[in-house]
Amino acid sequence: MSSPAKRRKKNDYNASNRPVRSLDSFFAKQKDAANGVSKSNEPKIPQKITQFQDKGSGKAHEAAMTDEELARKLQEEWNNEDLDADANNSNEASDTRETTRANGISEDIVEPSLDKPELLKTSANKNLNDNQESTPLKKHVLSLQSAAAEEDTVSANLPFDQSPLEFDPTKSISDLQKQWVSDGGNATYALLTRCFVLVNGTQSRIKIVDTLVNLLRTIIEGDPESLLPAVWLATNSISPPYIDLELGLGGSAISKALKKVCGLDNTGLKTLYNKYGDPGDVAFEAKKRQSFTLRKPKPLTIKSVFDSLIKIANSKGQGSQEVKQRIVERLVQDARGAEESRYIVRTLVQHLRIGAVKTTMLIALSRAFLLSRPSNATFPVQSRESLRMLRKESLTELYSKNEEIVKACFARHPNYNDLIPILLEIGVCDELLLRCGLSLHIPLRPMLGSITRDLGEMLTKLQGRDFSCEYKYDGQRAQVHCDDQGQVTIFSRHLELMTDKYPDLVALVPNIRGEGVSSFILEGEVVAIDHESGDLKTFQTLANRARKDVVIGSVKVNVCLFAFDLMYLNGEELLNRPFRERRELLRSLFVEIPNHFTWVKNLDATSADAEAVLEFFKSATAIKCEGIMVKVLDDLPNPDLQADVDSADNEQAQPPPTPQKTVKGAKSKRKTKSITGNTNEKDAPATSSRRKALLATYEPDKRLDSWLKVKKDYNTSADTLDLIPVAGWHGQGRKSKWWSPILLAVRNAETGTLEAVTKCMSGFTDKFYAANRAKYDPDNEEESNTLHGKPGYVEYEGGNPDVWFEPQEVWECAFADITLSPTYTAAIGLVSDERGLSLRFPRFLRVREDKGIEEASEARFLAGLWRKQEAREPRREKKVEEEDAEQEEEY
DNA sequence: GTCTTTTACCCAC
DNA sequence: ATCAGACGCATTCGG
DNA sequence: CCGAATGCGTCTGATGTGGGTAAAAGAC
Repeated sequence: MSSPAKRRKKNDYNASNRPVRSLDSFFAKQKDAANGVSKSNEPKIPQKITQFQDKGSGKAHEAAMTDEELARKLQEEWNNEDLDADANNSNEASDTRETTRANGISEDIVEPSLDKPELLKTSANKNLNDNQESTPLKKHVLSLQSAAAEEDTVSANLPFDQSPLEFDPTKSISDLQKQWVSDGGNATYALLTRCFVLVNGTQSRIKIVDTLVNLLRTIIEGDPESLLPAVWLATNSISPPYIDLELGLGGSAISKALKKVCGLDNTGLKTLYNKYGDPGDVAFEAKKRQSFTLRKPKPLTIKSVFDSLIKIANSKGQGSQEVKQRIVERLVQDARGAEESRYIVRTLVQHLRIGAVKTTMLIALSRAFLLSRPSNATFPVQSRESLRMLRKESLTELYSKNEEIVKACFARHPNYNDLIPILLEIGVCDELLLRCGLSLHIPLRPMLGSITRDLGEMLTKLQGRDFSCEYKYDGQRAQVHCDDQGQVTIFSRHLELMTDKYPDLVALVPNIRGEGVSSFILEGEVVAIDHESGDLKTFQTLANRARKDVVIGSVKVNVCLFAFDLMYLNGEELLNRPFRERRELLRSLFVEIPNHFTWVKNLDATSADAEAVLEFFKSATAIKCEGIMVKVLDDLPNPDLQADVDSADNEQAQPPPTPQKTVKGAKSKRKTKSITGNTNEKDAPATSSRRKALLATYEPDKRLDSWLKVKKDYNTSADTLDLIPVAGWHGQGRKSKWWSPILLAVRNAETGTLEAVTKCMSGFTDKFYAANRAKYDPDNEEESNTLHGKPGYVEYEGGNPDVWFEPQEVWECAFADITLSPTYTAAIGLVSDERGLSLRFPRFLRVREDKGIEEASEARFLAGLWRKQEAREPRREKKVEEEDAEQEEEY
């Protein structure tokens, strides 16, 4: 065994901005089974008896338990029940609980419009009555059987997965409440589930929003206290990222729970997971096949599920895994019906996959509060009818105004804990921005730059405006808050709290305040640096810093903060000031501390300065920056006046001054076409006349063309590698029908082997995936192009791919950097004896039809690229050392 | 029991 | 970080 | 003049690399 395979993932943000975690560990135990190591009598008897209608997937032996075993099992279960009751601080007696809950069940699950609610209800009640007098064990058995019977009936007659009820828009909210909020007054998890099902079943964004609005309205009017947990659950986040509340739960806990609760064995689990690529779907299938269960499910409410998550997040220390496991299993058991199981599991892995996350939720919130308010609130709401009366334009305008308010609040104060209570109190109004806006020590969501292929595209996007170019250092983005007391808080790009990671910066930051500066929020890039020489270090070096319990004395990787923006100063928001002004304040009121704090290197230019910009870009890459950021400096003086002037000139700034595009209804028929004929540039279409004006303001949480990210590897002229696909894995989620990711290798001419260099999942079209899956098809007897097991000539120890390809084609791939790898062996021995090389940000470009595998890139070539990359002198970025013959950028 | 190794999570890009 | 797909909207095109 | 086609912006989801860290599992 050599290098342990590492796994992780990250995604850009979802609602919480918390990237989605990898589920590779879903199969942690799989390997054991495959190797025959499985501790065969470990999982065994699930806590409930299961039967599978499907042959193959289930385990017959479990259904064949003897009565004795069953009794023992049940006793065990019974004991567990007590334990759990204690653990839950529940003082209800179990049987009482079950009684009340049972009523809840039929209420929740039965829809008025469905056929046999009454019948079900009575049958449930009858069973409960039967339970009344019995010995504990017997009573338990009976109750279990009753639950089983009920579940059986339910899944036979009222499956969640078939024709879930619509949120009928003609129904009043109070009708919906009756349907969805149980007698106890708490919104049920079934309500959420139903909403997820509806949302998941549509591709229409409009319908998704409508469904969410109905959900939110129901909760707002029926059970406002559940609104916050509901929003948390629906957006996969139990807290804002900067509050340390992690589930610490991944695929492995889920797969264990599924095995135990649903009686799946490794094979069944693996089969299902390979097929669906989503643990929730596995749970769904497993539950669907289960004809009955012994354990009485305890109906889930939004709050109870949320409380369970909190409990999971809060359990730490030795034995915590087991505690978490128990809660997870309990939740999975308590899920009634297949759909609820699916979404409970997806909730647990914090990956709902319903096509609605942050933005959609914010939109839905803004609309829900237009129509609904909690009973104790007094803000005005409108009726559906009054909205229907509105002209289309006015409605759009009303919607978009409210959306903008809510989005703006969340961008400045991304914390549902604060936003939701205020919304419940005052609804969506201008005051919301005051009550829930930018504050010190609360991060705002960063403004982002849109990626830009090359300088030509850059100039086009800039529409002729004056701009500033800045080095894009390869480090970590940091948002630094400092109050007048000198207390400092540092946030990462994804708003994680980084204060503890950078005690050196915390000590430094109060000292960068110049005359008259007390409190501020600024943004910059933290880069590893040699404090003596000022040489910039690589990103990999920075990543080596410890993260927790860092004390200043023990810091081994020194850093420098390169500031580039200022959003808040002495109690005043600067977001609406143009960039030139913010930058001026940043540069004049703060003091440089060489090699500790400074500003990003910059060059101001106009579209006439293409050459200087190119030089600047080159100088940036020469000191190992990723490229440059380009930012619009000024707002348009008076956008309205410009309107008529420049539609003739594509390069010119554009008219629409109003951020709300909706206002355009009036006369904006404008001179759409005009003289576009004169344009010879392909990328300046006639449509440019309706482009939005570039903003020089700081627009939190937006990715606009007023900030452009130009990186060296975006360009087609960057180095690429011609790699050979050698293996693949079953994809997850929407890619579950294909191989993804795919393992790529370089050729080693000396040894004749293929050395794995990276996995790749980006850059493939769905069409390509489909063709690829058909080409490498292990089930195709005649022409499968796959191998049984790893061929000896492939070097890869990082895991067990689901399929090995017969090497036969060459793919051209792009990447940002070459990294020294702990897992991959490509070019090992050529640059390092212990480590091979791999790629940062690999992506597929195209098939090299013209190349055979014997023409694929060689390990030696890769090593050569690595040396070239390392050869770029890390130079001081100011006070250039004199030896620079190579380039000369700014003065 | 204590120390070391491995795993599975978290986070940066 | 990366990229592709899907939707919605506005404008343009085809008949 | 209206429906279909097209272009653009926005949102969503699937998963790449390296490395740190807490807790579990293994070694003695």
